[in-house]
Amino acid sequence: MSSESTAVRQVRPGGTSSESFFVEPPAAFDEVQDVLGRKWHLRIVYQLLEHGPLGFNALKERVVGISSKMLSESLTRLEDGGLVDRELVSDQPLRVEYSLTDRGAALEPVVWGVLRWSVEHGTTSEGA
Amino acid sequence: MSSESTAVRQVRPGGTSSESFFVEPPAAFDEVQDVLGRKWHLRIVYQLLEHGPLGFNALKERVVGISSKMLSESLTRLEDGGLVDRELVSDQPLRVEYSLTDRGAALEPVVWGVLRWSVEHGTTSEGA
DNA sequence: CAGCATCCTCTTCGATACTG
DNA sequence: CAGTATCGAAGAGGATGCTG
Repeated sequence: MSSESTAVRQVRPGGTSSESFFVEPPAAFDEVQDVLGRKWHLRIVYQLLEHGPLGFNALKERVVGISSKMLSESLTRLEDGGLVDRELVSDQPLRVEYSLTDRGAALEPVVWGVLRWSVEHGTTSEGA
Repeated sequence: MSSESTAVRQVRPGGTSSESFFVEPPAAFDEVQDVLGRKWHLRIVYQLLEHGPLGFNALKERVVGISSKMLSESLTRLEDGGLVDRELVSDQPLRVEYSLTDRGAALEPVVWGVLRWSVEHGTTSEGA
């Protein structure tokens, strides 16, 4: 516990500004919320982590329940946030591939953490 | 990469149901969204992780910018979600303490992951 | 195949003021 | 100290239909 907490602290270089950072790191939570706070974002990132680059409809099939509108909207937002990269593969027929940027792929530990937490402390199938 | 991914997979016991789990783990993301999706939740959890049990106003001071209403509302929600525990310390004067449950404290790795990600891949002060 | 436009509803959040 | 009540603005997300 405390060892990992230390690890986080060590990330922050310098000395003077580190105090205020640990008292309140507003930017951190603001940024993550914009990424992980949206309903579909984490699921999309998860699929891209698991399967690598995917086309629009391939993604749509894997992210169960999502509509075209929400997928499009989410991808645009993820692109703007620099988490997802969009590449035009071919014009005829139209084919596109979405993949994670470095910034997006760096969310891997967070996604794992979320999955672990859900499995170990989730309410669903907890009694099963 | 693949080693840690494997670690996540190993968490899931049994064999038959594990396949569908990795194709789409909907419950996992649904549950976390209630924590990551709300503006103040993660900040509150963070403060409780860092400082342990805190009273209402102590929490209010540490979570910069939050109003009484939002703090109250967030705490109620976190309580309902089984992440935070509320304990009445004294009646006169009225004093309460909020702390993390096991389920809430188990979010520690996720919070660290988020902070690390923000520090290493955040947009704020990235060029600094 | 890969989207965008429109409409609509429900929720979230902030500001302000008041209570036991 | 530890909250609740009320109001209003903004945004998220779903349904449906259309486009290049």
